[in-house]
Amino acid sequence: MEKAQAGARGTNGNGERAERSAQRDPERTRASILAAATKEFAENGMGGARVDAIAERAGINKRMLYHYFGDKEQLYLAVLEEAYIGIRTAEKAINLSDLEPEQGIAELAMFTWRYFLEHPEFLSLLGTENLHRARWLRQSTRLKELHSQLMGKLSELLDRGRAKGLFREDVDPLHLYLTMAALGYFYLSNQYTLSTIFGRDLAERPNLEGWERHIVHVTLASIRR
Amino acid sequence: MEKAQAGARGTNGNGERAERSAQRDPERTRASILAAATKEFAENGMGGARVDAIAERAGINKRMLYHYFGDKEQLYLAVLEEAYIGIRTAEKAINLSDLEPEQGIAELAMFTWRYFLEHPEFLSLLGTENLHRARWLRQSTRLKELHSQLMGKLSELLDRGRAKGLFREDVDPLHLYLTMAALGYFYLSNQYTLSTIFGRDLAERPNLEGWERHIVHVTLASIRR
DNA sequence: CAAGCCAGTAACTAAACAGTTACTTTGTGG
DNA sequence: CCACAAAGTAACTGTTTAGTTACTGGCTTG
Repeated sequence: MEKAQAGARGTNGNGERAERSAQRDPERTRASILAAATKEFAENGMGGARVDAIAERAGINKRMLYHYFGDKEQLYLAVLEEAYIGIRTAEKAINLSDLEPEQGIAELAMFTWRYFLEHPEFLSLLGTENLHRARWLRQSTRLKELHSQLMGKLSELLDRGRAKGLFREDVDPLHLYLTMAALGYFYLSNQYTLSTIFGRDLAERPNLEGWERHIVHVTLASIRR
Repeated sequence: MEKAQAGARGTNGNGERAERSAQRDPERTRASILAAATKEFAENGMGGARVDAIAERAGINKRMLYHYFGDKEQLYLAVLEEAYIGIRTAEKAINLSDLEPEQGIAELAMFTWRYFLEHPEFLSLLGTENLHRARWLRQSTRLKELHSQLMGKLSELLDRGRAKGLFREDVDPLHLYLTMAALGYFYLSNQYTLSTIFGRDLAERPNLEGWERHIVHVTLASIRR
C-alpha cells in the first residue's frame, strides 16, 4: 500500500540521502520520544507519568521507547540530562564583560528569571527530582561534570564591584546565586497555590513584569554597601 | 484469646470510658490513617503514593481508609487541608505588637523559615499540589476561607516602619511575603539537587544557620530606605 | 545480491493497583 | 439483653501498568 511511496521518496537519483520520508529515521524517532517524555514527566512527575502516554504523544510504538532508552527510569534520566544541558548551554552564551558590575548582576538575575519563565518543564523536572532526593541526578556522571557557568560570572562581577567599592566585602557568590534563583523559582513553581490563596493571578503580564523588577531590586539591595 | 482482655480494659466500673484499649477507636484510626497518608503523599507525590502502602503504614485494613475518607483523592485533600491548617494555626500564635518594626519583620522571616525547616512534608505537599496546578486546593472551600494571618501582621509592621521613616514608601506586602517564603522554600525544597550540583551539603547545621541569617538580611535590605 | 542488522509493529503477560464484596466483631440505646 | 449500627477483616475483582515476545519490513555492506 505505502511501499511504493517509500521507495519513491527514499532516494532521489544522486547518491545524496535527501529529506527522507517519515519512515525509518532513528534520530527523529529518538528526539520525538525525548520531547514527548519531557512533557509527560513535567506534567505528571515520575510516579504519574505513563509510558503508554509517552509513546502515544511521540506517535511511536512503545517498543521503540525501550529500544532507544532501556526503561522508564533511564528515559527519565535522559530527559533530566537534556533539561540541564539546555540551561547550561544558555548560560554559556551570556557575555557580561563590558557591563558595569551592577548592570551585570541585574542581567544575570533577569536571565535566570526569564529562563525559568520560558522553560516551565525545567522547573517541574527539578521539583520531581527533589521529591526523589536527587536520586537520578546523583547517578548521572554526565551531569556531575556539567558545572554551572553562572557562578564564575557572578564571582567575577562581585570582584569588580567590590574593587569599585560598590558591593559589600562579605558577599558569598553561592548565596547570591541561590537568592536570584529562589525568587524566580518559587514565584513560578508555586504560582498555582499562591494565585488561589491570594486571589490574584500571578501569571498575568503586569504581575510577571513587576516580579522581574522586584527580583533585580532585591538582589542588588542585598549586596550593596 | 484477647477478648477477655478487651472486656476487662473497656470499662473500669465508674461509667467513665477510661484509656480504652487499642481496639475500636475511630478517632485514633482516622488520625493514624491521616498521619500515614501525609508521609506517603509527601514522599511519593500523588501519582507515586500507594493506597496499600498507606494502609500498611497506618497499621489498618485498607477497607477502613475508604470507610473514613472515600477514596484516594479525598484522602489526599484531607491531608492537604490538615497541612494548611497546621501552618495557619502556628501563624496565629505569633505576637509582634511590642516589637520594633525591623525586629518584627525579622521574626516573621525566621518564623517562616523555621516552619518550613520543621515541616518538610508541608513543602513537599505544596510541590505536589503545584505540579497539579492547585487542582485540589481550588476545590477546597474549607481552605479558601482560611486566610493567611501573616499578611495582616506584615502590613501592620510595614505601616509602623514607614511612619518611623525606616522603610520605603512603595513596599508591597505581598511581594515582601513572597520574598521571605521564596528564600526559605527554594533552599529547602531544592536542597537535594543543589547539594549535588554544588558539592556542598546544604542540610548541615552551619549552612542552615547561615541561610537563616541571609534570609533576614535580604528581607530587611529590600525594604529599608 | 544476499546476509545480517537495525527500525518498527502488534499483541501479549505478569504484576501492581484502586476500589469492592461479603462477612465478623464490638459497643450502645431502647 | 437484644437489636442495630458502626468498626473492622480478609479475600477478591477489573483495570491499568511497565515491560516482552515474536514477528515484519527495509537499509547497508562485503
